[in-house]
Amino acid sequence: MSKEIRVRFAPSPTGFLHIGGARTALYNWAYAQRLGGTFILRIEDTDQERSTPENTAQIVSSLKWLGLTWDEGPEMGGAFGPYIQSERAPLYSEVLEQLKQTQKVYPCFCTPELLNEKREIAQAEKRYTGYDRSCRDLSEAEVEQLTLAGTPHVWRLKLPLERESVDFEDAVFGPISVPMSQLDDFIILRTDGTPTYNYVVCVDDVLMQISHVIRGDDHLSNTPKQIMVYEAMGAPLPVFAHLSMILGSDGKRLSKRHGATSVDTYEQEGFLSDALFNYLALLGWSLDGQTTLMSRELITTHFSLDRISKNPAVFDPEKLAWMNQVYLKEMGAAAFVAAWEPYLLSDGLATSEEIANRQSWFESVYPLVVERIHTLSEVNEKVSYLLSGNYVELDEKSQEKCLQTEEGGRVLQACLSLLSNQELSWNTASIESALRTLPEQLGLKPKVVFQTIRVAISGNMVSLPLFESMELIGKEACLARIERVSSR
RNA sequence: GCCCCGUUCGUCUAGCGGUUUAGGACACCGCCCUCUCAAGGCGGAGGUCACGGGUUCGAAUCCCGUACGGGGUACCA
Repeated sequence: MSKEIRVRFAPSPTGFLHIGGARTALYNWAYAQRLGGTFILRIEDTDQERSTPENTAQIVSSLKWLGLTWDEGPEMGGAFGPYIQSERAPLYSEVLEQLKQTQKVYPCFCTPELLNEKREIAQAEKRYTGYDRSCRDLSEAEVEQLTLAGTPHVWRLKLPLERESVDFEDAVFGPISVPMSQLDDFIILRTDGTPTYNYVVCVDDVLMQISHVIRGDDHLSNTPKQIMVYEAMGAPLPVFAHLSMILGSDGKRLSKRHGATSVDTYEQEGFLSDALFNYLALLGWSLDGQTTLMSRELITTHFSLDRISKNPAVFDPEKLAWMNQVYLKEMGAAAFVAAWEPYLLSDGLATSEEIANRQSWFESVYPLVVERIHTLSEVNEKVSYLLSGNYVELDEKSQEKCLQTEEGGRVLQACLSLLSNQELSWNTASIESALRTLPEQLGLKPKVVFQTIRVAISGNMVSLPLFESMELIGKEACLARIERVSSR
C-alpha cells in the first residue's frame, strides 16, 4: 500500500515570488503530478511585520501564471485548513497542550540576558553554545511558585538525552547524521506566547499530513530539530528533500543586483510561462543529461527526486533568453499576437480594435520578428517602423553612411521610378524581383543598393527583412518614405 | 568556534569502479547561407573531474585529510 503523496509549498508573503521559490514550488508540483499526489499551498505569514496580503496575492498570481495549480490552499480551502499560518494559532496551542500533558516540554524561566551571558561564556570556553537545560529539572513546586509569581517564561522541547544522534535519509542529500550534543532544548513558545518557526512548521506539516517536505536547503540544518518535534508529537516522519540554492553569476545568493529575481518581472519582460517553467525545471534537475527542451508533460511524467542535483546552481539569464526564443518560435502566429498585444497597447503602437481588424497583418509580422528577439518586450522596437505610416525616424549614422552619398542618391532615384510603376503588384516576391535588377543596372553591389533602400524604409541599417517589410508597410507609405529622403 | 552539507568545461548538467580519448545544452570562435541583423546548417576550442593521500589489477566514481564555498548554531523565518 503506497501512502498518499501530499506535498506543499509554503512561502512567506514578504515579497514577490522569487525565482528560487518558484523552483521549489515547481518541484513540489511536478512531484505531486508525477505520483498523482496532492499539492498544497500554505502561506507562512507569521512574520506580521513584513507579510502583506498584497504579496500573497502577487505570489498566488505568479504561481498561477507558471501553471502551478494547487489542490488545497487559501481561498479554495481543503480538509486540512486553514492554509494561512496566522489563522492556525489555536492548533499550535492545542498541540502544545498535548506536549505538556505528555511531558515533552517544560517551562524555562531564564531571561534572555542570562542566556546571552551563558552563551558568551560557552563561546569563550569553546563549548557548545546551546541551552544548558538548567530549567529542565525544576521541581513541580518550583515551577508552580514561579508561575504563580507571574515570572515570564518560554516553553522548551525536552529532547531525549539518552540518544546519540539524529539520523535521517534526505531524498536529495542522502544520509544525514547530527550528534545529539549539537542540539539543545530549543524554544517552541516565546515569552509573548507566540510559537517559533521550527515548531509551527512541524505542527502544520503533521496536521496537513505532508508526506514529502521538499524545500530549500537552508532548512537542512534545522531538520534534526524538527525531527525532534515530530517525535515528541508521536508523528511519522515525512520524506525530506532539500534543494540547494540558486546563485547569481558571482556565486553569491541570487539577489537584486543580478537583475530580475521575481517571477512577475520575468512575466512583464515578456518571458513565456512554458519557457521559464522549462528553464527552472532544469536548474538543479535533469531528465537524462541530454534533453534540454522539455514540455510540462515530459517533465511531469519523468520528474523524480533522485535526479535533483546537490550543487547550488548559478542562474543563467542568457540560457533562459535562448530558451524563451525557442518557445516563441514554437508558439505560432496567433498565440504570438495575443501575447504581444499588451505590449502594443502599452506603447500606443496599436489599439485592440486595429489588431482585431488586421489580425493577419500582425500575424505576418511574427515570422519576421520572432527569430530576432528573445522576449516579447523586445518586439516593439524591432517593428515600430512598420507601423509609422509615411514617416520614419532616421538613425543619424545610418543616414550618413547610406543616404548622404552619391550612390545613395542614385539608388533612391532608380528605386523610386521602379516602384512607381503601376504594373507592379505590391507583394514581397514582386518587389524583390523588381529591385533585384537595380544592382546591375546601377553598377553597384547588391549590398550597397539594399542597404540604402533599407535605411530609407526602416530608418536604420539593421531591420527586419527588407522586401517583406515593404509589403507590410504598403506601397504608398514606402514611396513617401523614399521620396522624403531622396529630396534632401 | 562548533555542527551539517557541497566541489565535473565560463554556466546548467550526464556520469553511480572498467563501455570515457569525460557526453549534451547555453555562451564563445570559424565556415556556409545571405539585402542588414538574426535564425539555420556544419565544424572548433574549452574540463590534469578543487587539492593531497589511501583502497583497488583499475577511481570523476569508494575511504580519509586539506582548501574553498554554502547553511545552521536566535525568545528570525
